Amino acid sequence: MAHWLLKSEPSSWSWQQQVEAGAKGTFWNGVRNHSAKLHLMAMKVGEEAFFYHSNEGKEIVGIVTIIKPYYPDPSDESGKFGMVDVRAVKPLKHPVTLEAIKAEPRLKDMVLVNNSRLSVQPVSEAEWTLICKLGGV
DNA sequence: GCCAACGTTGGC
DNA sequence: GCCAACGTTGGC
Repeated sequence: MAHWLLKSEPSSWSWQQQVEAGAKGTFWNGVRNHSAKLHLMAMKVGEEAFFYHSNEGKEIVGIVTIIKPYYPDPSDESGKFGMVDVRAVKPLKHPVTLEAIKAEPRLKDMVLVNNSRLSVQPVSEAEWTLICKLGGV
């Protein structure tokens, strides 16, 4: 099963808000980048993703799961982009910071490190397992 | 607040 | 179809 990383600025959408959305979950919209779109399209219901806070915190704070596969984003006038629905699964006991990821040689190939601007990223099995471990999950 | 990196736009 | 100019993102 594939794993992912979703980035959000806490000022626009935070982990706290994701948790408050509860079991119903929320849509993950606003993606306007083709690479990110391709990743969104590849997501399947039940797959899990890290929730990363950019700018403020710069750390992985929780895990979400996909509850609805890719569908068109009504807020996108061009009709080119879509979104998925996600729901909070659990927080990381210890948020894993960008600093910690950079300091870990086994995570040096993470997309987060090499292409930090991409808002939806794939995470390898090894990376997923290691970050869960670092996060105390 | 700055600026590098990246993606997109638009003139040719 | 190329590429310069511009806008946005996000780490610092």
